Amino acid sequence: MAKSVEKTRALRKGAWSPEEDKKLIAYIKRYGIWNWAEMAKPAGLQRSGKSCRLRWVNYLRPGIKHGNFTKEEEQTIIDLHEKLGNRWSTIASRLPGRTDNEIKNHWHAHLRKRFKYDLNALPESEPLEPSSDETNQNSSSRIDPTPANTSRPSILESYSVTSTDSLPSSSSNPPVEIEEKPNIKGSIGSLDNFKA
DNA sequence: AAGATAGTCAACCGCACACGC
DNA sequence: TGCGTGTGCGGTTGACTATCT
Repeated sequence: MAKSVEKTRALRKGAWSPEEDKKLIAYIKRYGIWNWAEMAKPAGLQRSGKSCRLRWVNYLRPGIKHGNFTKEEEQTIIDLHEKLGNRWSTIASRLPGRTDNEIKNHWHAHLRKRFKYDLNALPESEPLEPSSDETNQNSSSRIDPTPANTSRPSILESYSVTSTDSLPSSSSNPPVEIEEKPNIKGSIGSLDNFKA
């Protein structure tokens, strides 16, 4: 379905413009999140649903922190990575305001090096615990029946559905008025704390 | 000052899971 | 129960910036 929708349009790729951000924010604030694949069009965006979702989750969502990680956050990441491996979304759920993508990037850019360095400093009897990093990577993370994996907490769970939300002065009405959908997989949001 | 290299981060891709029919 | 579709996750890529030579 959505696939056909996306296929029939020439979809934009690459970096998001401020205008696109505004459109997505305005649309979600007004109508909530009901179907990523279908939302892009009425929102006036020539983007795939995935792209919209990613942009929202990683950048536009209220409460996202950007910028430097604190020592505490870094320590939390290191600790959790030691325990959980590359379960970035699970790690992110323990760090309010941080996204899995940001944590993943930070790990690869900063912490992994440091971590490796530290481990190299350990005596040889100390195993590197590759299971959490390398060996789990491809094979097990999705099959792993640990609670951390089975729960799959939704990032958007914290939002409640109030599609009656409206923009104070919505300058970008969608071309199609969407009728309220019953909650889709618990996503959507009142966006009460939304400050755009 | 200019080019080369390294580092960072936003975004894309492919896959697997959850869910509805 | 099986299938189709939407969503979410982790890995990877590519553009941009900073630093070095």
